[in-house]
Amino acid sequence: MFRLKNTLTRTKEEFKPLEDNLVRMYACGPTVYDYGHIGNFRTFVAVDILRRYLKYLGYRVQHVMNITDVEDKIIRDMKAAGKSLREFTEFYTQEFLDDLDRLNIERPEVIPRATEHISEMSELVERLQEGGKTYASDGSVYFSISSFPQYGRLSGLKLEGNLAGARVDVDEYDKADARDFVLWKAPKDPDEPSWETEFGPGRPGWHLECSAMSMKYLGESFDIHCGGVDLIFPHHENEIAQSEAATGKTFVHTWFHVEFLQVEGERMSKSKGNFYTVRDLVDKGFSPDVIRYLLLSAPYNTQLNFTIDGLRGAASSLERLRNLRRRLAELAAAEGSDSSAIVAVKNAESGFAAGMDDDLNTSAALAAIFDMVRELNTALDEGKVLEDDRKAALEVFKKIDSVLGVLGPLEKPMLDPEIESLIEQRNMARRERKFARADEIRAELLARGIVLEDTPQGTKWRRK
RNA sequence: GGCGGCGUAGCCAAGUGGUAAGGCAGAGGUCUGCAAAACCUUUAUCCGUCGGUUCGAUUCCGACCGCCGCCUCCA
Repeated sequence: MFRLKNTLTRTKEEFKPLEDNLVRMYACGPTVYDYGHIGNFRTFVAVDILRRYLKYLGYRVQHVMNITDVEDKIIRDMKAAGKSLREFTEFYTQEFLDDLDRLNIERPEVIPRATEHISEMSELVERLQEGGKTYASDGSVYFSISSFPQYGRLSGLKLEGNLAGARVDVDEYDKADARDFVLWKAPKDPDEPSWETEFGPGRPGWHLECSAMSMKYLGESFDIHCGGVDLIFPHHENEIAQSEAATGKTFVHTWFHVEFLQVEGERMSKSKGNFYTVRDLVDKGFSPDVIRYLLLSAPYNTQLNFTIDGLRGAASSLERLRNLRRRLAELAAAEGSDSSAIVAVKNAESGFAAGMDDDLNTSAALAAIFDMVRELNTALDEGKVLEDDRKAALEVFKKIDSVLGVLGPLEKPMLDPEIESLIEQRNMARRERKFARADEIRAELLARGIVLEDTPQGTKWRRK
């Protein structure tokens, strides 16, 4: 039984899709005005784990993630860059999608852009207008919180007294109530990107696009809405208000929020110099697999401390998993099965699922896998892994990696005549007990990133 | 000020009302010509501090200390 924490109820609930076997989920995507950073990708990796585990469980998944390609910071930076909106956002959109690919994050089924859904958004505003949930001021359209009594349920914030206080209205727009939020923004400058609508020229407020696009692609009620914890308020609170005020239906069943990460024990920020993009880390020599492993190694709902040491550790952990997988793949096993091996494999599979079933507890799931790693390595040392065990173990690796997505394809035994020849020379030297020469060859290969292992089955090599 | 979360070995971290998973790093060992890989042993008499409830608490309650987040754009 898959249990998932729902921010709305603050409890782990048994997950059941609204519609038989289909899970409809939405994830708040990036605002494309800069490269994504490692904190962003923690969220997207977590959402990816969720979607992959749903598929592991046999559900069909319809997953939508928006691209916010019109917004205040975008306008600010595109002007500074002297580029058109489209030109500016297309660049960072592409970079974002590339990072997704590098981190082996599956592409959502639909990746809609805000600027391509202006009509859906204006229709939603009209619907709210007809219901008397809005008011206009200075050419902008606002949502009236007083028309939605349930406001604040998701975040648990009591806004009545609070927001009326000091920190109100950073916005230059006039609002009737400090808690109200803008649906449609009138242009401040004539050269701002703007679209014509029934209620005048302007651009969408931030919250509007997610409501309009999620409902377009997933329906007025859907299963899971994902995002970072910082989006709980006000973004998701406002999405609920405008969506439910328009439809009268429950907008989302389960709200899934991913915790922030820290970097080297501190909040990540550009001023602290601990602000990493994926490309930064790749430049430091860490592969995207390793980054992904570290990001998913702690449960999504805890504040993970992301460190460079942690990346090194993640690299070692990952190598250990791959070593076992390769060892199994290369094994020429006798027919049959050995009980200790097969029990280890079965326990890993059930332990993995048990961990994941418990609100995607990846730490517990990984622990189950590492138990198997130890047991199978021992069994291999003792020659107790037979053909059926070998196949079952490789199958389990494949299954868990369909969720974790860190192991990559099984590397084929590589053939390289030059390396083979050097290994043969080294083995000849070893037979003649000319170890100095043998070690020289080994060091030479290591310098080229080739690691040698002398095993009872002969000398094996792999790339480091 | 309001609300929420966290504090477990050198590091990352799971977890439970009955006495501490897993990973990384370190040390010792087995194997090896030496390595590598792998395995074994070892590293928290104790889970921020102080009280309380309980036969028993790291796990529940309270206070305190420290850290983080939200309350404003933010993954």
